[in-house]
Amino acid sequence: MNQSSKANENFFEKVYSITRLIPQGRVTTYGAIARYLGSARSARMVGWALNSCLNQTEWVPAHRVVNRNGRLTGKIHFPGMNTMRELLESEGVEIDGDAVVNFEKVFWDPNIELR
DNA sequence: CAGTTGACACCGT
DNA sequence: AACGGTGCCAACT
Repeated sequence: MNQSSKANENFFEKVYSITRLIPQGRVTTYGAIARYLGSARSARMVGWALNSCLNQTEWVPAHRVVNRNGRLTGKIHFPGMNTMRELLESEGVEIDGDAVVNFEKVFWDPNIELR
């Protein structure tokens, strides 16, 4: 584990940095982050990073990251099933069921915003 | 060390 | 429209 701690720190660090840069009330997608990292199709890695983010001491707004449909696929990983929704609504993001309302409007693309 | 898994995305059928 | 297979790359077992 320590062998690759250096490498994963680098990759994870990027994902965490971007995720933490997401403004309140906005959301982004795994694909967008993956693309910003240089690998458009490695959205899985972003998911993995966020999965490990629960292991991080610092808070990462993982609830602001959704899949390309704007659907809260990762909500199941939160302590409560409504935790992710509550957090987003608390930030001003409207949620319909398990999907973000006006997803395109609240979508925050790092490739554009951080360009 | 090799195989399997994974909070996704995209294409083909 | 729904389903399955493939790509991607790192972590986990």
